[in-house]
Parts: sequence; C-alpha cells; structure tokens
Amino acid sequence: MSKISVNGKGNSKEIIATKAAMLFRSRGYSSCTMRQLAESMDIEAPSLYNHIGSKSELLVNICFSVAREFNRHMEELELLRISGIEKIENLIRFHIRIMIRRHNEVYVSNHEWKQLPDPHLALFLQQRRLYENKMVQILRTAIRKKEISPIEPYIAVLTILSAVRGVETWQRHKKGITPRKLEDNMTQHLLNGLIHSNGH
Amino acid sequence: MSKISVNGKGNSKEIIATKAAMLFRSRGYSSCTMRQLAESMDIEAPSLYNHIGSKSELLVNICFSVAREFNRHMEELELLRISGIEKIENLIRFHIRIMIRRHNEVYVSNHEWKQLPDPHLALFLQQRRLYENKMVQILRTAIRKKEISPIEPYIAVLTILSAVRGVETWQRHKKGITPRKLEDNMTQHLLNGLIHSNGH
DNA sequence: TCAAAAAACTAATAAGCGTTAGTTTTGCAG
DNA sequence: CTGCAAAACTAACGCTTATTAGTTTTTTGA
Repeated sequence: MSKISVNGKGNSKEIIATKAAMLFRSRGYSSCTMRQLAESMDIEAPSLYNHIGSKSELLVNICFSVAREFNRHMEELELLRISGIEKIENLIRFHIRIMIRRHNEVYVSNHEWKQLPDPHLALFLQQRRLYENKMVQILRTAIRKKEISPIEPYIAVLTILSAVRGVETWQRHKKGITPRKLEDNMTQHLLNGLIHSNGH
Repeated sequence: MSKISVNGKGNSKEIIATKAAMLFRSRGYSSCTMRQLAESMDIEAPSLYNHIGSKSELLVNICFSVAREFNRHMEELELLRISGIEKIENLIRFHIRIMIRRHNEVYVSNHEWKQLPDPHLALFLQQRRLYENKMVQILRTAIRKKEISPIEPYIAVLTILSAVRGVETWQRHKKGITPRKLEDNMTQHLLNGLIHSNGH
C-alpha cells in the first residue's frame, strides 16, 4: 500500500482531518468508525495512528479550528470603526461565507460538539457563550443608538445564528441560486427584520 | 423490581418513548445506550424488550410522530381562507410553539433523522421535501399578490425554518424572556424581514 | 386464592468498537 | 545501491454494544 500523503495535497495529518470532517458530517461522529475513515483513504484502521492520537482528537481539532476562525473575525470586527448595523451585516455575511467555504467542518462543529471530551467541551461552550455575548452587545449598542428597532437582543442573536445555519441544508442545484444570491437574500431578510420591526 | 407503568403516567411504551426522547436529546442517539435508557427508569436493559422492538424503532416513532404533527397542521392551514402573510405568520408561530411544547422530540427529529434505518429515512426525507415545497408555494403566492417583497422563496423558507430552530438553544433563565416574548420577537423579526425587504 | 399473563430478572451471544503490539513494506537521503 | 525512518500491515486485546434465551417474580382477573 502506498503512502497517503503522496496522493492528495498537504501532509497526511491534514488529509486525514479533511476526510474525517467529511465523514463525521455525513454519518455523524459517533456512527462513524475508524475503519470507515481508514477505508475512505484506502488504508487499514491501525495505520491512522501513525499520524493521529485518537478519534476524539480529530473532533477537537475540527471544532476548535472553526471556533478560532470565528473568534479571530470577531476580534477584527471590534476594531473597525463602522456603524452597528454594518457590524451586524458583516457578521451575517461572514457566517454564511464560512458555512459555504468550510461546509463540513462547520457542520461537524455545530452538530457534534456535544461529543467533545472534557475539558474541551467546557472550553468550547465558554468560548461560544463569549461570542454570543459580544454579538448581544453589538445589538444592544445599535438599539441604543436607534440604528435598529428595539428588540430583545438575545432573541435576535438566537434568530440570526440559527438562520444562517440554514446554509447547511442549502441545495446548490435549486436552479438559479448562486452562493452570492443566497448570501444577499438571507442577509437582507435578517437585516431588514431588525430595521423595520415595529417594536410594539 | 416493580413495573414501570405504575410509577409514571401512561402505559410502559409511552413512558419509554418519553425517556428515550429525553436521553437521545441530551446525549445523542448513537451515544445513548439501551443500558442508560433502562437505568433512567430503574430496570435492566433486556426488560425494555418486553415493551419495544428495537432501539431504532424508538427513533422512528419520535421522528414520524413529530412529522405527523407538522403535516397535519399544514393540511389544516391550507384550508384556511387567510392571506398569505397570515399563513406565514401562522407557520412561524406554530413551529416555535411546537419546539417549546415538544422540546425533546423535535430536537431529536431535527438532529438524529440521519440515523433512521431504511426505508424510514427515505420516507422521512420525502415528507420533509414535500413540506418545504408547500411553504415555498405559500411564499410564491404571497409574492405574486405583492403581500411581501420579491425574494427567492426557497431561501426565505430555509431562513425561517432554520431560524425557528434557535428555540432549541433558548436559555429560559435569561431574565425576562418568557415563551411568549420569544415567540413574538422571533416572529416579528422574520416576518418584517419579508415585508420590508427592498428587493433591490 | 390461585392460575395465567405480564414484566421483571440473569446469563450469554455475536458483532463491532477504538486502540496497541509487533512486523513488514515503502520511499527517500547519502 | 543501501540503510534508515516513516508508514503501512496483520493479529489481537479488552470493552461495549444491541439483542436473545431461559427463568423467576410480580401483577391481574375470575
């Protein structure tokens, strides 16, 4: 059997990580076996352990790699001198783009974080709580400055973060719906809902 | 060991189904074992098989029970003589309420349907596709009658159906956010986004 | 009160899991 | 060409899994 790293691009570890994200997404982390993962790259299961430490390590890397990208973007966003509404639009569009660009990884991170081993689970949840709080704060400020209508910020964040996850189930083949159109339509829907809400 | 049906309400099968939904939700279907399920009602695992056929049967019942409720509501809605926008609002509110009332079951149905055994998986997907198509049709009509702004109906359905799933992660303890407030805010956000979108 | 039915139990099965140990093959550097 | 490290292999371990078989206990109904 030939080495796996000569076939695809990148080193073996990266190739395994990519295949793992694909398989974890399509079958679920717990239902996917190391033998299936190995078979997907035409080697035997024990050979994987020349490159990785454990199955759960793969999940940890996926989840925190995604989290890191979101956190980094949030930090950059906080430095920008733009209006609150522009920040929100920026966030929505960023989420949609990441969901398209890193489809498998984001899906796994969203669906399988519960399977993270301690203490990674606790850390993951803490980071997510922090991220959500930052979004709530952005919304709260925008409301105070009357950029958007008065709405419960926490609920708006819940709505936005859940809505963008719809990209997961986006059927590319539905005719005429390009990634760009998806992004524009969804952003418009979510943003206008904030602007024109009659807060009654 | 005493019978389980004398403790809780309903017959044994219903009690098991309820406990299963709870456990499948909190740990995931594949990660939850029959021993854990049995332990949660203080019996041994093999005793479960006096009441149920298999583990997967439990999942099938949960998923299709939820699907049936959504489908029935859709059929009733189609008979109503109300505006398109009222139909959409009705749907959004119904989804949010079901997500609260049948929290565990809807969560499991949304997260674990991939684990359904054939041919149930195929049937489930077919029903969901049908349901989505009906929603798309409602939106399409509303656009034609200029009740809502021109938007790609498929994307709007994606956005709405994903957004309402945010109720899954709703933290009841966040102060001052009652179920009613959650429903009103989210509905308003999603609905106004449809009405005031400048289709540019 | 007592038999029959329902539902619990214990013991065990076969299959599958992640992972380890030890060995052989592969491929690159000298 | 050759030697060495990297990475594949086979075999197997210890555990867990859903589920079955067979038996005992509990509840029910006449």
